[in-house]
Amino acid sequence: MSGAIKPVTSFLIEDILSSKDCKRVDGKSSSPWREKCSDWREESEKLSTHLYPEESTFGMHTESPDTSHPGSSESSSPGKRKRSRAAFTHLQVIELEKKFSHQKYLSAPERAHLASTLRLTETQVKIWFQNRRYKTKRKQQTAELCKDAYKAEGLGLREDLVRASLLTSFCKAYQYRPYLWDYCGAWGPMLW
DNA sequence: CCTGTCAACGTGGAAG
DNA sequence: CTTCCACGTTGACAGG
Repeated sequence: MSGAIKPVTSFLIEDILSSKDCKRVDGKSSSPWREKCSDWREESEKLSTHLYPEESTFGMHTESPDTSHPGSSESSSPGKRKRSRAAFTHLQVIELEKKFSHQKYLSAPERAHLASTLRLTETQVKIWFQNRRYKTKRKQQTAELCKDAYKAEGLGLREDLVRASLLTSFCKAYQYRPYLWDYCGAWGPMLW
């Protein structure tokens, strides 16, 4: 990635804490969850000095242009809250990738351990692995399709027909196009 | 603006 | 019932 990766910020936790329906990822409200939120906020702040002393922005509200996050003005739009998206630090991503490279699935204890060493929540680790698996799968599928395209070309099939059928496949497989360009090579510009 | 990326979220199904 | 998963979508954000 080209942009500077910003760390997970505590406003995220604040956001959850202040949310009226403090929900878990699986949709259930619970007070233990709320308690955990406080723990995570504390941990985030500890981590800021522990792991990333050079990143003075950690745990601060620098990232969000959303000036209406909790603390500043709760009242602005009671119905819809802005969703905040954490950006994991370079180090966190590296460690997650490292783990993923030799383990696609984590057991609960493993997840808990990884989460605590990276100072992330277990949910964040879980979601990261889910997303990562899905991303890998999509990449593979795209790669397959592109391979087929080259094969078809090698067989002397009419280029426009191949392109048309490929386009249909792509459109079926993806409603949007991330990761496509990585693997389409010369076909990319032709297809799109 | 537009587009790509990605964490977070929603849904539905399987397993225990 | 709970937890986890795959899959698809949403929304914040950054860069062109």
